[in-house]
Amino acid sequence: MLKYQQIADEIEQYINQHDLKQGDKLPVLEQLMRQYAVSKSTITKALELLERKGVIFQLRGSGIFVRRHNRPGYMSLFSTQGFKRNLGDRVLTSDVLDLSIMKPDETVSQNLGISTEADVYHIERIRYVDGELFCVEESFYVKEIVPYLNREIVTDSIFDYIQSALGITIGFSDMYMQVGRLQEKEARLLQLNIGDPTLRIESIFHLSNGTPFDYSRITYHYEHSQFVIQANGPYL
Amino acid sequence: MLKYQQIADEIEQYINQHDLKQGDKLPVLEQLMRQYAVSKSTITKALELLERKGVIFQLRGSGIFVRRHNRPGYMSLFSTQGFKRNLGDRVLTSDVLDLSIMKPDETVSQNLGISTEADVYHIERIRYVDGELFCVEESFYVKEIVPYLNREIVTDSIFDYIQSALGITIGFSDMYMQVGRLQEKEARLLQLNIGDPTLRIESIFHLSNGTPFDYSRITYHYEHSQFVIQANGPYL
DNA sequence: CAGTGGTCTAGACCACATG
DNA sequence: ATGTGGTCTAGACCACTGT
Repeated sequence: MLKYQQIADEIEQYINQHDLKQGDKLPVLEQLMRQYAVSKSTITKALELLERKGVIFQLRGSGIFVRRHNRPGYMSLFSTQGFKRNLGDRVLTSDVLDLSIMKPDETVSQNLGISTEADVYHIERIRYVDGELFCVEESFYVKEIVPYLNREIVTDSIFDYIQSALGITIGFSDMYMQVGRLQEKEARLLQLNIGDPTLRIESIFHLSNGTPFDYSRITYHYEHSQFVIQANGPYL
Repeated sequence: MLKYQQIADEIEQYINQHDLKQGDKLPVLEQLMRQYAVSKSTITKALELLERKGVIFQLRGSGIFVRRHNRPGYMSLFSTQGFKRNLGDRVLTSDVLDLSIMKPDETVSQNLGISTEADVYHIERIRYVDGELFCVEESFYVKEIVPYLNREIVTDSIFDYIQSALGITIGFSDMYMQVGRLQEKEARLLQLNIGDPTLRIESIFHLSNGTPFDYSRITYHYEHSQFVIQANGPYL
């Protein structure tokens, strides 16, 4: 485990355990350096992670402070998007509707950057948060990269599996978001009505070397999906 | 101007000017160090910015590569959210419906962390992208922090004004997002029908010292609003 | 002006990807 | 095995906040 990650985790844990509030002051840099017996840059790097994650903010000339938004019930947009962070104490479960191998259509092959002759896994799931209908997801995995999947894996976390079992490292993703109306099939699965509003997110996930390996479309239940995004500074 | 920002900007410019594609390789670290005559960490910091911004990705043992998503017409979610980045070549304009000073109601005072007796500016705008109806925005600014606004400022960019004229530095924001149906007033302003789907985002903007100064609610025209979010690694 | 975080350097060593 | 990015250090100096 990297030092700066370790330290970041410990500081975050400390904040949670002591239930610190927005604006509470953390020890100054120099003390953190002594406390963890590392150099300044290592602490800086750890704090930078926490800053990106929305856990703290730093103010030059003043100190390091806790940042915490105050709306329970809002999930981080990214927590349900592969890169699972804190879904907190909420439980994510799935019903698998389909798991099969197929040839991709034009759209899918283009998004994955593969030929329409290559094999892909097709997965369709309904997902629940704390037992509540949350979204339907249709996803396509490049079989050459993810050679094997079964119902058990797919019911659980696919990403956990391909990272731990296959040793694949996920790099980054592009997410495309838009609002629209439910189609017949989606409405049925989400137990809503045709034409009801919905949020749709298409995502393309890439390996750390830039190769796309997963294209997925998520349709959210508009009553049970609200998200928080914590943004930073002008440059993001 | 900070060295690493300068370098980041130049590299980004280079990528755009040469119209590099996803996967194109950039010079290796050592060459960049020589080219810009700075230390390794400075280059690293510059590249880190670009990585966060979704412009490049780095692969240890291999190189630095261009990252570029391939869907024109999708705006970065953050470009319309105060922290303006590249709205690209698209033009953002506004009609001001209201600009007044008032006392905040319970919700607003709570989100801004002020008393219901404190003054706030109330602003209501319709916003257009390339002349197309984009969203309606209602926002509240703490008058003690932003003591003066006029119609001209508000028609243009409020954030530009308070940063350059008032010397205020903006720190971070919490955005709360959900999907719903249009109410009567929103529908009229967006020239849509009551009950049509919409994306709503509430944002709380904080100064760099953590004080909230702006609470705003945006209601998007669902047909003209589609966003891209470029996410990074497991820790984000 | 004292205290605090931010930038930048030079260099040692490590971990990974690729041929 | 080689080349490449990533981690970490120790230290100088800078820039901002708040008293």
